[in-house]
Amino acid sequence: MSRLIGEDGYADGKKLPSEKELAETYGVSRETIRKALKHLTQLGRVYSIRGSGHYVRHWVPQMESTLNRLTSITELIKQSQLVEGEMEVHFFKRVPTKDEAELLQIHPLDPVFVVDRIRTAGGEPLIFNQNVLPQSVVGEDFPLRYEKGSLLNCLRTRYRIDIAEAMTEVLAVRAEDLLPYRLKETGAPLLKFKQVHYDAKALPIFLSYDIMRNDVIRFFIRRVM
Amino acid sequence: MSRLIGEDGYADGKKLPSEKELAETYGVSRETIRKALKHLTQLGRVYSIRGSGHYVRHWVPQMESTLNRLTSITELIKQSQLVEGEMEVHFFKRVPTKDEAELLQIHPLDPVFVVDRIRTAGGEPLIFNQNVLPQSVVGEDFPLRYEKGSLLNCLRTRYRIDIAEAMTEVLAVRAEDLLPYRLKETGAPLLKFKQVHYDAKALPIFLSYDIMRNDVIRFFIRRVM
DNA sequence: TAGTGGTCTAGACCACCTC
DNA sequence: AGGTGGTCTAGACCACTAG
Repeated sequence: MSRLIGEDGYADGKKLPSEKELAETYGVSRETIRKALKHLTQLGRVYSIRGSGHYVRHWVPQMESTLNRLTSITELIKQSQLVEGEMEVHFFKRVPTKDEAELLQIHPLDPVFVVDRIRTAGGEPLIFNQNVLPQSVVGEDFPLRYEKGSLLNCLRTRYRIDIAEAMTEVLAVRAEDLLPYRLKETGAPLLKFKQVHYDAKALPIFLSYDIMRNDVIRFFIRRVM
Repeated sequence: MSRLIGEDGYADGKKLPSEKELAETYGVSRETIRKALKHLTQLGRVYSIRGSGHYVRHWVPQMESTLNRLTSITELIKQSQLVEGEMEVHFFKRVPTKDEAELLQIHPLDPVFVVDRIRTAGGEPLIFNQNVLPQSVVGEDFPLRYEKGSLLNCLRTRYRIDIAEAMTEVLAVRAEDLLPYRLKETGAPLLKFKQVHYDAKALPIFLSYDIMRNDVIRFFIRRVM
């Protein structure tokens, strides 16, 4: 297994045993250990110095939402031990905008389903979320097959579509962005995400807009050279 | 070399030769090819399907600023073929805030240097940038050693400090954020970044706040499962 | 100089896709 | 059934760090 290591005892900022030692300890080859260490490095939990060794990072903001990995809103809220909910769900069908048709790689006249909703945590409005799904992907009966909660779950269980990655644009909220009153009345600072979600074959599946309260959720990105 | 492949002929959405074939073509081992392919996958240029093959992604927004990698503002502006400049540079020394001392892992009474500046592209104000550097890192003579333009360059050439990564927080601009008039008068939508920069040993080197015009620069993140 | 991480190799086995 | 990617191995050489 390439995922043996979970930093059992080494929870401080200290030096790890050498790759050779680790390989012997876990009874695997050095290359396998190297893959595991590389994985931890990419997660930001470990760093290495050539000729010297591997070290556990002193501190990493693991909390909050790390944008490097794709996580659903549902998961995000559950992590913070709050009860997830939604209000004011709207449903309709329209033709995509030119921009949307391009991003979703569909014909400008192919209709799309739009789901508007306000997602809540502990009863508080948290995110205004809008999903745009091509009818060519989810079929005409999408309103019947759609279920509350995580859209990613719904796609996986009902359509056998696995979202593998997303291209996310981070945007400042503009005056012309239309906002539901329930979110506006909070007076909270807001951030907007525009995301195209892809499956394992790199085909665009759906588009989402999220306008999120930045007083409740914080967003981090780990950027490497 | 683990970086042989640059998609020579395969510029469309097509299937790549198998790992075995690639290995023979380039005269290297299969594991080496696999490392190169994994790298391309992580860059989002290629995806793989087990039992089937590797494929070139149809389209990737390589343009604009990809937040997955750490790039300096200087580079960003140069990429867009504009002339980089700066105006209203201010310099001062103060004690860090509690939050700053924590992030920089310094004593709350250790002074920090602060450099305020407005960075311009083609003469237009683009970014209000504030850097916070501990005196314990850059020394008392920092004002003398500091040079215009890229701080990352300055640190590398004058201090032999290489920034290896950053932890970036994306923030909505709040009413209480103080903004230079030159940026405010543009009326542009604004985004704020708060970044802690680390060296190869994962030690925090400096902190930066950037308030950027989101009508000119767009920000993307590739998020994987 | 000894020990470390970085890179590469040739070979093996398995699970999966495609035919 | 044959080809593919995913995983792992045992061994090698090099460049760098540290004492």
